[in-house]
Amino acid sequence: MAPRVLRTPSLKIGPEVLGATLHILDEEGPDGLTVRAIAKRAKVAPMTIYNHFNGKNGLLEIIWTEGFSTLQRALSIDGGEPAHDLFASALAYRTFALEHRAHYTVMFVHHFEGFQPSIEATQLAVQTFQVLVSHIQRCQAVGLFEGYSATNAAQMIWSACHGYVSLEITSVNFSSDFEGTFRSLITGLLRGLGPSATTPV
Amino acid sequence: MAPRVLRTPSLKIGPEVLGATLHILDEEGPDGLTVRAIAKRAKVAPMTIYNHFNGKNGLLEIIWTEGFSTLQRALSIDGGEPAHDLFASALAYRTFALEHRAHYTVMFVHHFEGFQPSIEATQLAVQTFQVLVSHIQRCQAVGLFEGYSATNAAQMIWSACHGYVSLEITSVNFSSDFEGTFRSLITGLLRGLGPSATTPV
DNA sequence: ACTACTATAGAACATTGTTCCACATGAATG
DNA sequence: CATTCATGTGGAACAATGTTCTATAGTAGT
Repeated sequence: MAPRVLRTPSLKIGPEVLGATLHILDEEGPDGLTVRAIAKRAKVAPMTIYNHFNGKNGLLEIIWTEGFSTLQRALSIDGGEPAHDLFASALAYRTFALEHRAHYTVMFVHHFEGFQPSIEATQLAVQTFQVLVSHIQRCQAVGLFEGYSATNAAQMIWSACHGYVSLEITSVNFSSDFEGTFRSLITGLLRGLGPSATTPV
Repeated sequence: MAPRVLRTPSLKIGPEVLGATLHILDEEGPDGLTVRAIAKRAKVAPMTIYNHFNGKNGLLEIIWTEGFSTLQRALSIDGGEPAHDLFASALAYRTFALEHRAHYTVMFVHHFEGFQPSIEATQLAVQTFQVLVSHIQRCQAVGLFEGYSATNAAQMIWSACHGYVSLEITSVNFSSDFEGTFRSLITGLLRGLGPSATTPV
């Protein structure tokens, strides 16, 4: 006698599948992320991933979008002193990466074959970068980062954050104190880009 | 009548296959790098790649090793003033990446499924990092970078270089002047890490 | 209770890395 | 020069991948 086959209620499918995707990314890394593995983990038929999402790429796009939304919120710090907010944003960038490894992997670390974020998703990423630019502009309004275009300065700071964090997240960090060295990096860079004696934070 | 099948002379196979691999990486990116594509381009049977190298991973390992050897040489600048040499090394890092995109991709940018460099290959990478550490130590001997461990300082500088270059190489650079912004980044960072008024280069 | 969705299993296809095979080529040996 | 032997060749074959199609059957709304 054929065993009774239960269907997963439609409303639960979305969270179930997304959760499985993130779990697999966290536990097995990008290589373990196959459609069949996701389906199995979510207790769902592989086809469902094509019905509900747009296949594997659809899932990745959702994670990308979720990730940039969260990151954008995390970077939008407006507590008071511009230089302090900028520094806090840099720390928040690293915190986001460590707390959302799966998202960060999809957004920045791993290239998934055949996955290209849509135009809207790409614009969301650009918006996130603009948050950094705004921080710089607020700093410039109080005399910091003179002589640099805000975009160029933002690119520098982002490069430092991204470089450090992506090396840390892929276990290529020889430093003795991961967080301390990151703070030193950001502090040093901000000091070096600012006027002679500026010491943010 | 069967067409006469020509064999590639053994001695030419190595360079031919490696050249094809680099060409494909440059022109089609990592996704286009399939064993069959390499074989076709090198006018060689797919099997040859398993006889001469250790399959696709063997090829990648050769490129990795070649890459780190070249990079290590490029970073080993010992012209005179320590701070100047360190700055020149940072510029050389970027130049290496731009001039050897395929190598840099294998070394730092793209994760190839199933490829893990051997222990010796990994040690070569560590050696390369040590070149940076040596630069820092020479700088510290003349009073720069006080208060930082050489390893931590090297990690910071490498992070900045890697972050900027990997973003540039993947076309995620909003800066108006790619080289100029990179120079600003390094100059700024070195200034910020050094004593108050140090201006390398 | 009946009908319209839609989730399911399973087969199927192309592409991937990889292995196995029989055969033919080219270089070294006698 | 003739023979031998290592090795490059083409082709089939395997498992795993993303993806599509089909017929079936469970679920939800009327």
